[in-house]
Amino acid sequence: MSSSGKEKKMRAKTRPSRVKGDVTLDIVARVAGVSAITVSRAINKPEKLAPQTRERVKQAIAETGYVPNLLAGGLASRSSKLIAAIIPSIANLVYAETISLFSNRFREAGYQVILGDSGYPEVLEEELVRAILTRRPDGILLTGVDHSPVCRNLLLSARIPVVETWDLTPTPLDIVVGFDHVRIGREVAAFMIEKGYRSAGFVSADDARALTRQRSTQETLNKLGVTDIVTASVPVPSSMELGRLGTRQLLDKGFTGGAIFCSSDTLAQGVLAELQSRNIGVPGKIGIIGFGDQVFAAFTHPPLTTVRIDRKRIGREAVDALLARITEQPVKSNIIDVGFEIISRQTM
Amino acid sequence: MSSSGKEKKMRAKTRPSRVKGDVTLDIVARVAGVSAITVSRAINKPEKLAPQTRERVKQAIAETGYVPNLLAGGLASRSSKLIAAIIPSIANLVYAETISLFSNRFREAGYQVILGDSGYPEVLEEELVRAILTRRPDGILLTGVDHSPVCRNLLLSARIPVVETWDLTPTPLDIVVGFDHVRIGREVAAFMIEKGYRSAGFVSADDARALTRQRSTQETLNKLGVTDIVTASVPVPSSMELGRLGTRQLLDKGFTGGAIFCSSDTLAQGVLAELQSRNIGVPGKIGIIGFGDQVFAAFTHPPLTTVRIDRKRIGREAVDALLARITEQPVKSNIIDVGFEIISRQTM
DNA sequence: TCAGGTTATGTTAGCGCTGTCATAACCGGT
DNA sequence: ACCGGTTATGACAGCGCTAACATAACCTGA
Repeated sequence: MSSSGKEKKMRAKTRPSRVKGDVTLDIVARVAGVSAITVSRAINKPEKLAPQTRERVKQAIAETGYVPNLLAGGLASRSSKLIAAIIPSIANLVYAETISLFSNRFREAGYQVILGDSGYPEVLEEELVRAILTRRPDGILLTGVDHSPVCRNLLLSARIPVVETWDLTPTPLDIVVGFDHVRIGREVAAFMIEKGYRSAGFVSADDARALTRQRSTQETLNKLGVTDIVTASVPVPSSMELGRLGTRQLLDKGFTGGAIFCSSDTLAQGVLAELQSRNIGVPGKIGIIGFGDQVFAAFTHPPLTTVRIDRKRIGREAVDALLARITEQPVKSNIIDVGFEIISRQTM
Repeated sequence: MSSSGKEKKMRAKTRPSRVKGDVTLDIVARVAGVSAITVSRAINKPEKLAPQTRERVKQAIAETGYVPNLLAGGLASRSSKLIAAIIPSIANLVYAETISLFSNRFREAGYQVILGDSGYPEVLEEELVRAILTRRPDGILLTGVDHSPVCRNLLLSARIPVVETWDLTPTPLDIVVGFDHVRIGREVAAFMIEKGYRSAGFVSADDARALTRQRSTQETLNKLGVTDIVTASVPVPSSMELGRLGTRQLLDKGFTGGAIFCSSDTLAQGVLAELQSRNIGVPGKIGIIGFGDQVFAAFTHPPLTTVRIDRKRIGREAVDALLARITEQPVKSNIIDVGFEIISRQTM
């Protein structure tokens, strides 16, 4: 069958709207000989159409090269199919891995992820959140649990599911998926002692969570009688360069031996390079433990001892939780601890 | 002439639409005692309002906690203020750096960037492009210059500015910002010779552009009389692990000395680690040259000789070109070669 | 004084979709 | 024949904005 009832009742008001050659639903509908809503259904709920109709519409879509307009669709349906993710920095692989999984999973579920790169200072976060809410995302992922009051408010009144990640809190905005930085500090301290170190150094990025770990390690160390501690603080974002710089600071401050806890594997890699360039063998007098267990950690020379975080799991759990909220299914728990694990390789 | 819409069926149906507590323009307008369009202007073209009115509206906005809806705004204005960027992988720092600058600049210009991570195979690119066009971006950045015909078509009929990056072509879809992989190959070959190497190895990721560089280096080397060449190919994404693996392949294939050209600095870092773990000094019998001059390249031990690409410039030029197109200003050139530079450090 | 400009603000009509009915066509079972 | 229940499709009224024009208020100079 071909175009049967063509022009039934075209509206007489031909407005000059076809300035842009954009193909719209109406055009596809006309080509397929159905109504606009039927085309809409062919795309969004194909199971509601008769197979025959569905086919006809699909063909019309292909023929016309129709690309749906989700601005319009989102406006009408009050669902943008957009998920926002706010991370401190795109240029930090640690987050990239989580986000990569996060995006892919959401893509499979029919959502797109829009990334916001907040830089580390929280001030920006607020601005970013505001800008992003403008797109009416169906859900949002945040990094960290510290947000300005204005930011919290913004998020709350947006009435969308929120996942906070990379940290834990008893009072999440909605859902939190992370791990316990204080506990990490304690276990790292114990690990250092266990490995026989009696003095310690820290090379930490100026980042709230890194500092929490450092403080906790330090306190535990103190409790265990280790007080010979030297610290170096470097700005974000972490890099090998800053790792080397931090090492020099440590050395300048009189650090001669002990365990160095770095707030990221990248920093640790820099520490390693700096020590090697000074012919200081690792491990030995100096041991290094990184943080993150990034992809390269097992392949440095020597392989890096570090704290493994299951970053993919963070991504996975965040997706699941968000999706559950969006579809109004119950979430098992709104506080998800993905834990951590000290991976003992050769630098400590 | 106007006021033709006579049949205003406006029946006294009080719209129960305020189900969602969303603040809209109208509400702000009412609070400020102005019309909706005035609020719109206060946000988008404040210079068109009397300072006094502007203030009043701003206050009403703050009072009500209004967050504009860009789905609606974009639909009405046919401008989403969205820019799409498609890169092979978020989890690859090489691209992240360009994108980071790209996003930040666009943010300053009032745009948001939506990232698409295509994975390397082109098939996905098409799907991704389609999905992204659905959001009606005002511009799009692509990585590479090879696109399927369908994809090209999609892009072309979207009638939006397109920048292709990381490569050069005489026939860009619209604008291209990149560098010449063939020329890099030639210069790297010359550099190897100049450094005294008479045999070569390649550790290359299975990526079109990397392979182009390798081929060009190889051909040039051949022309210059160097035929003792061994190659190792590794999958994407590059990692230290694959660098080590590639090195082992090279060694297994009988590579005993010469210059190794790696398709990325990350790979080079792996090569370095593998050689160090075998106590093979670098440079010396074996030299290494990487690609990219990533942040860590200057800080490995020993510092890595590599090919520097001005990634930030790619980002900058891409933004400028896109912005020029969007505002319908002339672009200086639609083919922008950002060049490259061999950075001689200590591994070759 | 007034035509003619220049702001500052408002009115109207959509942008391209989808939610929500309404309608139509068909299905048995009685 | 009737009924109620499905299933498939359509009509219509917005979603929350902004472009484009209309209007009002206020200049300016001859």
